[in-house]
Amino acid sequence: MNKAKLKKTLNRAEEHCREHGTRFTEKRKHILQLLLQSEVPLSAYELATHYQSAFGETIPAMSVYRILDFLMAETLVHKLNSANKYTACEHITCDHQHEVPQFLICERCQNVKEVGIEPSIIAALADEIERAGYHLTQPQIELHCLCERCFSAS
Amino acid sequence: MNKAKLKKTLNRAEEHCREHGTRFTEKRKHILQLLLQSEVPLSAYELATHYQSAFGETIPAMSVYRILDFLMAETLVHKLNSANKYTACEHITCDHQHEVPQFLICERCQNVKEVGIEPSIIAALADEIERAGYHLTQPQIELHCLCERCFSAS
DNA sequence: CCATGAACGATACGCTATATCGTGAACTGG
DNA sequence: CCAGTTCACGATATAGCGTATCGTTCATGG
Repeated sequence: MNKAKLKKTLNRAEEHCREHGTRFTEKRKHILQLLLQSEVPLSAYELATHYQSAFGETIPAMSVYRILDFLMAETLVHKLNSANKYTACEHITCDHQHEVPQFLICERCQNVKEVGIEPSIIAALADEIERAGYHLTQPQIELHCLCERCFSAS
Repeated sequence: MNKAKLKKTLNRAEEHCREHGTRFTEKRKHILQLLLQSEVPLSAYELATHYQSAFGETIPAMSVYRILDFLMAETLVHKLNSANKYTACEHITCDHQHEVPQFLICERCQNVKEVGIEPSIIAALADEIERAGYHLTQPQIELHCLCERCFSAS
């Protein structure tokens, strides 16, 4: 992510927090920035290490977890359950309402793409689930794929 | 799972391994049995504990992991990535080819239902993924739901 | 300016998983 | 039937992920 886009996104995140009456502290900003700048999702401990490199001060893993919890509650960050890693929401600067988050995770390079799933497909899926006697609560889908580049290279 | 069904399933699993030229050892059989008898998915360490209770002998966690790897390779067991737990395949005694495994996980009671997803939905999903420039490799989907009972109770 | 609550630091601990080396049992070819 | 190889399993160490708890600091509003 280039510098201009980064700044714009961070500003949007700050605005988002102000609207929600929550604090977008320096540390929270830094963690979000690291995730925005990373090509791949990062674990909490990786973030702590990167934090040290990027900002010259150490941060306890505990704090990282707390900050991630905060950022997730604000839907600025998503957790990839299948990898135990975290990724910045790709729709921070979008105005539209958040759809069902669906993640395409490249098995080789770990690159992640967050896509909006076609509502009709979700509806069909929900229908199948209802017929199985279940009720969808957190419709986050994580799919393991190969990205175009890794697919071509193989 | 009742006793007759359990026995039938274990026999089918043994047959499956014989056909594949792999060994269905006593320990592997025991681990599979524990998963078949459990209402909820179990972690490797939980399996080690249950093993002790059920069969009166201890088993190292390492062995459990190796056995789980084996059972997964034989598609007798699936791993739920979002929970880091393991569950017996519900289609061991089915004759039909395995479809895309899709799991409905009850958030409250942890009960898991393995359903076969409608091929047309999968196709539509795959199509969306292709358009995003990705190529699906392991189309396992885990969805967090409430089962009928927990839904009614809330 | 002080009281309150939120954010953060520090420490400890538990669970999940892999790496590595060694041992013993089971299959296989002669 | 025996020797050699492969496979299953044991034992130990270690890394990574995450939560619990308690104490301290800091921002904010009355």
